[in-house]
Order: sequence, then C-alpha cells, then structure tokens
Amino acid sequence: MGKKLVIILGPTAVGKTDYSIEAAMKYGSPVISCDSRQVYREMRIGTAVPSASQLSAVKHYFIQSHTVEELYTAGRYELEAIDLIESLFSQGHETLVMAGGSGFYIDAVCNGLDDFPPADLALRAELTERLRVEGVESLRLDLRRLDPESYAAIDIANGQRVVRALEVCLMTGRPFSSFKTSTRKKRGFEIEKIGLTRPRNILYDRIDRRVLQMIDDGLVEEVRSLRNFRSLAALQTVGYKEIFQWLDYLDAGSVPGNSYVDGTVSGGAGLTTPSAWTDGPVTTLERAVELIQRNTRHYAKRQLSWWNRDKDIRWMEI
RNA sequence: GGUGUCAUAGCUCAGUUGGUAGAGCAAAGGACUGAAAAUCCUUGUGUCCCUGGUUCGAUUCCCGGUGACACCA
Repeated sequence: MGKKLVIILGPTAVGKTDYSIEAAMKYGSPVISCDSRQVYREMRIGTAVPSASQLSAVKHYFIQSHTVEELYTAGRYELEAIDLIESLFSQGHETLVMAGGSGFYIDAVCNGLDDFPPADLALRAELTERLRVEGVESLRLDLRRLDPESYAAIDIANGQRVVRALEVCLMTGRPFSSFKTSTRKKRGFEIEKIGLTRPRNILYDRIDRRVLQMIDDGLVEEVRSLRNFRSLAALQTVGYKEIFQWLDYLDAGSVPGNSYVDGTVSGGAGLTTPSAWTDGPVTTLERAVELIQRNTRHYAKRQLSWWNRDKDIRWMEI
C-alpha cells in the first residue's frame, strides 16, 4: 500500500514524546524527531530530550545527533530528513512516525524550501554587526536598492529578516525575492498531521512545572558547561539565554564597579539577542526560572500561531 | 490604643487643579522560505476599597468605616 508519514506536532510540553513513542510502537516505526534544538548533543536537559528509557524503547533519529559547533538549519534538516525517510521506506516501512515542535522544519519536510542559497556566515556576521552599529535603517536602504520587491514584502522592522535578504542579494548578485517561487515539492509519500493540544492553562502549568524539573535535573550545570558557545545560534534558546544572564550577573557581582548591573554591557558577541536585554539584570536563579517559564509560554504561543493557518492538521486534545 | 501615609487593570504604579482614566510587566492575537526554542508586529484589559456629604457632576474634596504599611505608646 501507500507509504505514509504520520507527523505528531504540538506546542512545547504538550506531551508529544509519550504519544509519539506509543504511535511508533503501534506502527513498528522509529521516531523521527523534528526539533531544532534536540538535535544538539550538548543540550539535553534544557531541551527536554526523551529519557534514556524512552530512547531505548524506540529508535530515535535527530536526537542529539549534531553538535552546537556547527550551524544546523531547516534547509539541512529537509535534506537529511527526506534522505532518511526515503531510505526507511525503501527498507520496507509502510508508516513512519515523525514528532516535534519546530513548525518551520515540519513545513520544510512537507513542502520543501525553495532553492535559496545557504547562509554565508562571514557575510552574515558582517551584516549583523552593521545592524548593531548602524541600525536597521541603513540595511533597509540597501535592500530597497537591491531588491525592491523584498523591501515591500518582508517585515522591514525585523533586523534578522533584512540581514538574511541582504545576505542572499549580496552573495548571489540576485534579488532575494527571485528565489522565492513558493513551489510545493511533491513527496513520494502521503502525509498525515496530528496536532496535540491541551487547554491553555493546563499547558502553561505543565510548562512551569517542567522548568522547575529541569533545574532539579541540573540545568544550571549544563548551561555553565556551554558558556564558551553562548554566541552560537544553537545557544540562542529558551532556558539557556536566561541562565547565561544570571551567571554573568554572578560574575559581575564579584567585580567591583562592574557595568553589567547598570545595563551597559552588551550581549554575547556575534548574533543579536536584543530581547534578552530588556528584562533587566537577572540577579537570582528564581528570576531566571520565572523568565524561562514566561519565555517558554511565549514560545508555545508562537508555535500555535504558526500551525493555526495549516488546515491539514487534525487536532486532538490529550 | 494614638498619629501619619496609602487603597486605581491580573501585578507594580502614574494620573485626573472635580467632567468616570494610562504606562511598564503579565496576557491575548498575528507574521515567518537555511538563526525558527530565533526574530519581528499589533491589541485591550477598570464597581478608580465601601457608606454618606458637598456639587449640575466625585475616582478626585469632606465626614465616617474597612484594610495595609510606618512611627509612637
């Protein structure tokens, strides 16, 4: 019969892991994870990776499979996931289970990304630095000149978007918009999407409790061990950003006359983390926990907002 | 027990020289084509503690009550 990919999605902390393992066992499938942060092997506690016993119950792919030291992206995931899916189907699987919360990655698998060039990190760093010192205005003017169509279409207040569009224009000599054909790739298998939900207050309660559990499980130590990587994209993550700030505060506290507490120190080098600096100094672990809980709620909301427009998802309350 | 200060949005507070109110945070909604757990945009939320008085009109002024805090006993 036809090959089918069953995708289990839903907001963070809704309970995808348990559900997907059950489904995988039912179909005799492994779980193909679709999570932009659980792919990093150095990040275990803060990304709520499945437990050792869960991982041994069913074979998982894309869990702690890559390192934070290399940039992992949706484009790369599309290639690797499609490769894996095709190879598993050719080995005789009829139904495969994919599970995760990264909407952009799921769409990359279902529809495919257009043929945009991958990031040029040196150029991106240069543009990001320009964004930091000159502000969006300056980059916007460049974009208007090189690609009026994108200038009109993209969210012009979003520095990250403007940098990316400009990056593509500059590295290829072609407008960013010329790559966007919005063609849906035809996949050789059927796709079924199941969205897991819970009432908002219950979801938020689960988030709050899970964050406390992460602290008990040693999140602070995990984050401390990753301080050298803090400017990498992988570490721009809820649960890590906030604890970095707290650790910074503790360090600064031991230095008399430090500039951290009056907010004059800028974020980690390289990538931008503006929102992290609008909440004031993180002076206690308790405050860090509050911020992680809040930022995780915000994240869950963004996930739901992403999936709202996808009419193919069959939603079920668990 | 006495004196004083305060009581306004879910929270912290601003304000109305008397014409029923606004910031931040929380919250809600949205965008998204190789950073996506990222990044960005939008939006409200009210017995202005309760009784009575003065007034055309009181959340605002006055009397009394209740509660919180501070100081004095």
